[in-house]
Amino acid sequence: MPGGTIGIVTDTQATDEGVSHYRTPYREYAAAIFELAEADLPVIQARIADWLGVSRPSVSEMVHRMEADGLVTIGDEIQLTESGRHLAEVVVRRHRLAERFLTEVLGLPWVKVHEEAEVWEHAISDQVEKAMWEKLGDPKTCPHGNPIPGAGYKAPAVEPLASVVDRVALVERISEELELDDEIMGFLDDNGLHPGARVETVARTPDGTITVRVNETHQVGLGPFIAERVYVAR
Amino acid sequence: MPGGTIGIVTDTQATDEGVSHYRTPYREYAAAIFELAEADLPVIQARIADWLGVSRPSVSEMVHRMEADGLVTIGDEIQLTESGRHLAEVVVRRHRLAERFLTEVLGLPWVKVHEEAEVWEHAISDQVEKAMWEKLGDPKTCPHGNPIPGAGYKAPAVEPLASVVDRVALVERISEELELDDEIMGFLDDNGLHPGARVETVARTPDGTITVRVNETHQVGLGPFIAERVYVAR
DNA sequence: GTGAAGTGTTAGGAGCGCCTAACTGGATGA
DNA sequence: TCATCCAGTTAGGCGCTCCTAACACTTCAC
Repeated sequence: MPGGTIGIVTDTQATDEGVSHYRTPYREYAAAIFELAEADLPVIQARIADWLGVSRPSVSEMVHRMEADGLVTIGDEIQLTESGRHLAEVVVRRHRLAERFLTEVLGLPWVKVHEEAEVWEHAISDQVEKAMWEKLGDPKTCPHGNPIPGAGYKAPAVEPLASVVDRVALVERISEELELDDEIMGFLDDNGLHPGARVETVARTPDGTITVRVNETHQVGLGPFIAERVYVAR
Repeated sequence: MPGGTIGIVTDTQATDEGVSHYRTPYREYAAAIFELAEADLPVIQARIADWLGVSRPSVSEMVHRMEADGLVTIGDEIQLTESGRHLAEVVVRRHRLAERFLTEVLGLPWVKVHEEAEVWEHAISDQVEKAMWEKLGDPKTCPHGNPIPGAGYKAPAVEPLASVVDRVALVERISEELELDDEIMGFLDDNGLHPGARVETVARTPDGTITVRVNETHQVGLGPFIAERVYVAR
């Protein structure tokens, strides 16, 4: 009597913004496309497959279904339509809002919240989003420094730490691509490399490894993979 | 790269207590069986089907799969095994904890949180559960008065409001079966019928309808369906 | 005792999201 | 030029959860 339909997926997301009827995988794909574009990576099927960890045929099938449903257009690159973009922004907004909520209200470490937010982004309803928004007092970015869509935050121009030369710079954001790697995030945390940290490059080797001085306290080496994915204000 | 497998269902629940590998439907069925028993209803397939809003063949198939996986035994009644009970308690605990969190921390109305919690119960991880527990300061019941499994709350003996005669009684809890009905919950809220309210039966008709005086302020009639599902301390 | 109601099962099937294997076709580079 | 690599597609298939239709069995009421 209390239940209603179980529904493998539909029940998994709460009602919201005329967006509730989209199944979880659609939401994940939309968010992936949004984030690839945001990260300035080519928005092609192969990249989506990598990003989501699924096979290329799965992506092919899914983006064609999404095209039929008016969420994307398929050309040289995959592009979100207006409704696709709306869906993606809802999902990404709730993801980043959840991250902030989890750190600020529930006290979870900022390096761990990404994984939790992967689930929360689908569990948050309109009502809950509104309540979180109020509780947090209009947050502008997630704990990794990525702007919350719809918060009206104008992110400063940034460049990867890898290309900074001879100046002190402020860490603006940590790329989404690093967030899921516990070891990397632990390393960044241990070394004070979070948004707001002051960094200065003090050395670089030919293979792209750099040594940075953090918060005027200590020096640490960063490989190119990380150095390319930590952004500082230009 | 950041994603990992999407997974229709598995990703939908966070890692936790050696229980994360159970799919959402298993969790729903386990919780349903737990709640039926708690509500003193016969734990048979037909009741599970009603409770969850699915067909009887679906229930038959599923409980046999759960039996094969060691979660239940099938006899005259369906019974949870030890691991089935553990799973059910985790889910129900998180559901009720979420309800309390949603009302106390996020300020949602108590009559609305049940539906949200249906989703949250699958989104809450070990870590988050622990954090909520601390934030709430060891809550004992959900906002509807149902005990949170594992909180060590010894619920007082109760009886349905329907059978109270000639005395003032304190509302202890609102049955799960009423929680999903917005109209009924709105009605209860409007009339001050929440846990802790003082009620006295002032009249009853042969068809089971009763009239109660609430908090010494006003009188209101309750049909048998509701009167049987609002419990007061005996 | 017989019909009605309720319970559980079997059979067959649908939708969804995923997979591998095998292909086509374009771009790159020796 | 030809091989190699990468991207995308097609074909076929799997697992999960749900469904309806039909049937068997029990219980209950009259």
